[in-house]
Amino acid sequence: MHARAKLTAPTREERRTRIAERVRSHRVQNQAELAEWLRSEGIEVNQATLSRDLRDMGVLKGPEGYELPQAGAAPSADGTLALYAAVKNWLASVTPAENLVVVKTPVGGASPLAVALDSAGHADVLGTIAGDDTILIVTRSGAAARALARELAALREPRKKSK
Amino acid sequence: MHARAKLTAPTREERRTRIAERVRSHRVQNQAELAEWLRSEGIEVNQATLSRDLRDMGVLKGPEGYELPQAGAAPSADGTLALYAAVKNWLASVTPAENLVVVKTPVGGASPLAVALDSAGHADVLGTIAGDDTILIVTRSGAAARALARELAALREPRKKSK
DNA sequence: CGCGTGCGGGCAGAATTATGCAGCGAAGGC
DNA sequence: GCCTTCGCTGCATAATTCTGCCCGCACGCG
Repeated sequence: MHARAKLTAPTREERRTRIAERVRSHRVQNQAELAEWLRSEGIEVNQATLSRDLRDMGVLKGPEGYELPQAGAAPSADGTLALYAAVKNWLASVTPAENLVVVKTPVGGASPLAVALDSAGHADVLGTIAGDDTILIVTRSGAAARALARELAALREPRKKSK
Repeated sequence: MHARAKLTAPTREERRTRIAERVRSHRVQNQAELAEWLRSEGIEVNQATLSRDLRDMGVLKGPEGYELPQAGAAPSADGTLALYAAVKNWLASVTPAENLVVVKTPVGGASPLAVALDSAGHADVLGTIAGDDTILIVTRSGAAARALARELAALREPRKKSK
């Protein structure tokens, strides 16, 4: 839980965000095709990395090509891992307020973290809204908001837990 | 093209039905695994055939293994109600929370849907805030939020109850 | 009947995706 | 500071999936 980069050029989460956008709006048949597009966007990655990105993002592949998982359909599993990574990478502070949780991140980190937050499919998280450096998480109740805030803060703590 | 699919006896459709059942209830990681199970069920097929079956069935593959397609790839849109079209195209889920309604959409779908929601001029909708994949609709009351949520959900599924 | 057409499915090789391993740079501990 | 730990990514290669080609069966026709 140390590690992570700051802005080593195109960051991982940034890259994944791009991938998500691309997959959502275009028909992507394979990783080579995706790699080619990313390259034209100034992001160079090899197929191995894409394979890992796609797996971590929980992206599905069907006859039509890649497909993003239904928002709110496929909970946890790998989404949890992605969230863990995103929290470590971007979370600056987290504060509960009524049934909301205000999360601060470095500028530019809000979107990627929000995506991970959504992917995690946490039951108490009804939805998120990301700005440039702030995320507003809407939960079912004030109690849920406080619990989630503690949870996220804990996730950032260096503590080896089996997973 | 006259001869229509005959029935090569106890196969194809039945095999595919079995495959669907298996995929729905078990975690199937690859085709070899599926072939092995089918064999134990008395159905012998090679991997190539499974590849074709899965493709034709529209089965998706993700980090968790194979997955049946969600019954809901509404293609159409219609020119009458912009909101109806927007909902069909972008709405992923909708949940009321206090006097708010949290609407989830695929990444990038929030804005267009929010615009449609505003245009609809619903009396209970005080305003909307759209992020990348979430819209926060503010309503006058919790009751109004719940009613709106039901309304939107219904709009998405006029009458379908599949899977 | 013998022939042409179409579908399903096997085989083997091509194409695509997944993964073990190693190197690099960053963050902490001392 | 110097060393250790840890995450991220490329490379090479294994694993998995897709496809072209071909055969065999059933059917409808001449």
